Amino acid sequence: MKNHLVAHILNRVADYMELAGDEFRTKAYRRAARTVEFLNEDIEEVAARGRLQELPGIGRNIAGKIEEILSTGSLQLLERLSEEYPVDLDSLLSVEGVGPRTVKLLYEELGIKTLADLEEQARRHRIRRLRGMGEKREAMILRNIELARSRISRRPLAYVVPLASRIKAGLLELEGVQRVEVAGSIRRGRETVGDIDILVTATDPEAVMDHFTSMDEVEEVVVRGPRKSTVRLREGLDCDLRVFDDEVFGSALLYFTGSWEFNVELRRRAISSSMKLSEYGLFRGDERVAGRTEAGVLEALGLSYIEPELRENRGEVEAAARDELPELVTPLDIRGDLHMHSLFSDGIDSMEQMAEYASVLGREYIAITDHARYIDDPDAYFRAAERIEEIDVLAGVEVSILHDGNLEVPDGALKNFDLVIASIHDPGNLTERLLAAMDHDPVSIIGHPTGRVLGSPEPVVDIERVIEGAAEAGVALEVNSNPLRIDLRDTHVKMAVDMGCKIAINSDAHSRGALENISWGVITARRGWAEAGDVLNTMGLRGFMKWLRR
DNA sequence: GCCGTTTTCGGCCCGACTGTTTTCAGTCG
Repeated sequence: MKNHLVAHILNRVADYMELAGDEFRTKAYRRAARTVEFLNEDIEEVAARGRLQELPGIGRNIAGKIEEILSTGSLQLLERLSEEYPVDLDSLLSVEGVGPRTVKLLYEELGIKTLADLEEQARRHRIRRLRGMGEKREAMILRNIELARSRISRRPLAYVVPLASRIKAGLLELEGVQRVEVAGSIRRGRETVGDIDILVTATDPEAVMDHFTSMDEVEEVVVRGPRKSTVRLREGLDCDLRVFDDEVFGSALLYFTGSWEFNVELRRRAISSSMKLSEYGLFRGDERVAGRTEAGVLEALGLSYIEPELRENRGEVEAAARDELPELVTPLDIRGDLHMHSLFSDGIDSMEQMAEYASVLGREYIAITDHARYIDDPDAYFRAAERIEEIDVLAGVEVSILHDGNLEVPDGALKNFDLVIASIHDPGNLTERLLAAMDHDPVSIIGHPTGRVLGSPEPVVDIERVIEGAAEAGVALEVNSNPLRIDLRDTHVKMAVDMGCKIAINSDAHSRGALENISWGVITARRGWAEAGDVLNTMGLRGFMKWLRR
């Protein structure tokens, strides 16, 4: 599967086009790159069928480029461009305030190719002499080089949400503040977050800005205007705040929730019906036809309401136009939690404590699934599960998949457990091992299927084959809700849903508190277009037991 | 470079803020 390579090369071409100032070719290549990146099939197969030009944003020219990449592994155009501008684009562009036009200027005037070159020339005060530059920009570049070097780019959603909520709560306490909403990728539920976007309506914007720029959490004020400010937080990420009037809050929220590509698509739609969409509303001529609510704006564009988690321009706008959006699974649909650990293995709470808190969270039943190798006295394990009264408890097990595709415990012994989750806990040959595990009769769920951990290199798995195999074997794939796993991820959930493969949204909790993590899995499933019917643990216990025994 | 029931040519999302300008380009979201 070369989709990633193709997308990477097309994106790189776009970088150079942007540097050269060719705004529209830049857009064309970016769009094509995106199409390939999010394509739910192998680009090589599409090419083999001669169907490249049917993909959105790919015409005769780029189709040819893609074929060249597929057959040679590289692209002559890109080699030419990178010889023309032999600069370390990634590093230079990562400096806040330095864009492609500045990179071009820096290279042509001062021969700057790397971050180190940039730093040296800035220290020698050569930057300030360039056209359009000055002392302030030079100083800013110097400051932001440091930042670019130390910058952790994106953080797990679960780490950022509490911080955003704290800021929101502080704003809500201010007098004259009417509404506060966290927008951006947090509201869309993306697995990682780059910055925090907050929208406010208030009678006194100035007072809001005063508070915002002087909060305890603020390290530095980056930008401060009357209606828009940006601060750098002590935690190392930026937070944007915008103030709007109440009557345009819907269009503003829509706009600042994004994604960028989603917004472009909406504006395109507005234009095609002779309207104009901005954060200040949907206009026909000078008349504002909508803006107070998101639903109102979408309706005026001929679209049904699109949940924030879906707003990625991956087909949801077209589906909304046809009124064919899925009815997404919600946290309230979750009735059981099928993957958690207790003191019997590496959990830190007892079965009773886990059960008790699960019950507090409203679960109707749970499966305790301690690691097989820890359970040396199965009878004691079963008895402990049976003793619990306040909630139905299944005595399950999580069993590791070995390198030869066998399980660490013989099938015969697994048959005694109510539920068997098979998972991989060490690298190597993942696809074949997963497919082999599904053939073992007692296995009902594959746990954290790709084994990825956010921030570490992505393991190599042929996810399409895995999902296909699971659908065929009648085995469910887990959406592991551990905020550092989120595995399956959103696009994989979509693939599973499309292929009729059941998913199970589980906490994989190793402590009581971690049972709450299931909400991150629900968000991920929603981003994957999952309805309640696609999710195993939205069934009641009797329905679930029936599914197990089928 | 792509795309089309308003176009096969002429469009391509739009606004806030900053710094360096003396009317605007660049960057960001």
